[in-house]
Amino acid sequence: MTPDSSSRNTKRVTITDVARHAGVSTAAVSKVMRNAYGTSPAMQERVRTAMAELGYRPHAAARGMRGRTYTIGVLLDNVRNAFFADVLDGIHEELQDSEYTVLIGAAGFGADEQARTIRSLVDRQMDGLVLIAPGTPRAEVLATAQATPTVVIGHHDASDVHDSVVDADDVGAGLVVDHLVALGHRDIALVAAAGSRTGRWQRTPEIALADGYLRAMDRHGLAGHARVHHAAYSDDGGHAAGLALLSGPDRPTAILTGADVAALGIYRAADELGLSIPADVSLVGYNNTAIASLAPVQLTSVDQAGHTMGATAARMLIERVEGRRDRSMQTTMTPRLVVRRSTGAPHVR
Amino acid sequence: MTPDSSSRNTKRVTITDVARHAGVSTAAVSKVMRNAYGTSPAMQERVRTAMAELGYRPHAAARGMRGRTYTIGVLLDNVRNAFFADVLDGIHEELQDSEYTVLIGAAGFGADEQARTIRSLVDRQMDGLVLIAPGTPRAEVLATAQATPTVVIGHHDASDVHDSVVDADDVGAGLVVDHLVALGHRDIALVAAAGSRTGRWQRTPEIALADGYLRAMDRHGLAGHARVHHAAYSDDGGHAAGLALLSGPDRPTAILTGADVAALGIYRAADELGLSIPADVSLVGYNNTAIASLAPVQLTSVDQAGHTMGATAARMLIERVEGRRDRSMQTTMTPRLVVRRSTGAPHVR
DNA sequence: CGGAGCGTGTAGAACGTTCTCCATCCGAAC
DNA sequence: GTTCGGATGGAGAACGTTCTACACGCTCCG
Repeated sequence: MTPDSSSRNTKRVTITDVARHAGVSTAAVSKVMRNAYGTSPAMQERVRTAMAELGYRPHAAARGMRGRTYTIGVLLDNVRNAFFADVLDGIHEELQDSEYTVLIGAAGFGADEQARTIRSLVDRQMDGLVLIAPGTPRAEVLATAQATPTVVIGHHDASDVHDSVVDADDVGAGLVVDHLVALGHRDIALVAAAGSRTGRWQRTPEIALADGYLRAMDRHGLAGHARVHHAAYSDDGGHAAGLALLSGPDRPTAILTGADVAALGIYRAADELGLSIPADVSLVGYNNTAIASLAPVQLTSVDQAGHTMGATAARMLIERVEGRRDRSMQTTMTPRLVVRRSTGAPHVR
Repeated sequence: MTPDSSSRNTKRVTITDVARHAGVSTAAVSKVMRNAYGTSPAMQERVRTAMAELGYRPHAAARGMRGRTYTIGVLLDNVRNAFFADVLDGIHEELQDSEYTVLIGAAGFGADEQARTIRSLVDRQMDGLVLIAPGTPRAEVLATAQATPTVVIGHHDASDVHDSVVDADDVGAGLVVDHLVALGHRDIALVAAAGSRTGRWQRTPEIALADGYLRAMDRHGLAGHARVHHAAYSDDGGHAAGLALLSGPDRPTAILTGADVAALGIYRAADELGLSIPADVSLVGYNNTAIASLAPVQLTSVDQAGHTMGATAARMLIERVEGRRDRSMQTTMTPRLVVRRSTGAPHVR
């Protein structure tokens, strides 16, 4: 009797209502919406005003049953990595004036969790997917891409079934090593993600990075000084790596990391050990996120143009979704070194 | 003729396939899935194995046409605010083992954009919505909540149509003022968001914060020293506010802000003006995000328990979605002050 | 022995779109 | 004045679920 929660029954305006109001068939309304062939300007006009007058909004689920949902799904592992925010901004900007909506699935670092999230996105009939450095096995991503247009950001492994947008991580690592060597460093360590070999990805960002690092060290005749330490790209991951590297007897004079977040964890570790940056240790991040430029931080980092990567990925994806391109493509961005106050000449011991 | 993109036709396993495989009707399968009344254990068993054998996954769009989509939509203005990440973590954790999926709509700061995003979420048949400090007019939120279960985080305005989770921002402001006064400060400024009065929200977080600040200043007999400066909760917003406040002749000895992000902007401004923190100016953030505790930052901040807020919101929302509660409720969390190195006794000039 | 009542399962109509035909109209060409 | 063909609009069948209504068989009770 009371007007309780059963009052959640505000009937939606449907295509049928619009059709009736405009005095045409539902098929006609549908055609106008999708601006398909076979509609006169006069009818379009009538239908459009009817839609406006009734405040019609298409029902995405119903659309999903037959056609598109006009929704793009983005998978990322964690929201805290500011680099992803840059990528997202790029995606949003590109899709701003289109009729597509972006929905984000934040999955965490676990491969299972990520796989579940990808499946969720597919089940919800996303028209296209952007996967940012997915941790799921490659086979699974390929299977998904088979059914839904997909752009993979980060992994260098190309495929004829999905598009890719990557940063030339190996080049980036080279830039950093060159910079540090020029400052006089020889003992340069790399802290990078472990990179799940199990997933059968041959060239994840961290593998490319390590590769570039090792090649650069070699080029400078410092192959003997090279060492790679694995850590998760998070504050805690960096902290643990920092403690391990900096508390040993042969501590490096410079550390290069694969992510700014991790660099900040190392910063914290250094602080706890009474070491100051860059006096005792030089530190270089990757991604050039907003935190890197923050006043108290001033982290030397490698800029990856996350914004552009996101925008590019979105553009590529829409081309595929709308069937304007039928073969896969890869885009590689060139990184740039941004020198700030966290690097300097090594202390003479 | 070539196996091109038309090979995107991997037929989905549908409920009909499962039904046939198990030798029952589709209605039966549907019942088992929703574990509705009227299914024998024997049949459940058969259906479940059939689903497993065929690798069946329900089609969310189809579900959305009649029943639920098992999807929760979260609206936030920007991904960069680490406080939101905490909230998201809480939501995720709470929903971890349920069959609900969380999808995030990142809308930006504009009211229009946010309204559009909310509509997108509704059109995609989300079962429930979590709106984090929405900038859309209150009326619009109420209308949405009328049709879809909704939890609003942040705004103190209660409503009988949606649930709320808030932080006692006024209390938090009081804690900070008390702390600063105890250190010897008298000239304490507040930097907070403008708070769109147009939206008809009576008590946004920033209004509550300003309120608590003014009352606390008054309590200490410092009403004459109180001043509120408006700024967007972003790095740039804080930077601008910082420059304005700190370059004037009567610069405050302490600044309290409504968000850590903004505090970091002020930090940058101070740095540019050659002022050091806390020697020249004490600085206090709000949210106690991960950045606040970062080694080079060490920002005194107010902890808002974002994680708990998120988890609580999710729990409340699911109760509503599943119809286990039919009246609205509000939850208020008590903030806690976390003192770090960005506050100290004022310099005697 | 004739229901009533319960437990179990099914038929089939929604739900709001898209999209493939098909019907009609109109003008031009023969 | 017939035929052809293009342009325009509509009928109606999908799409994969949910859920109401009902059918069937059993047991229990009077």
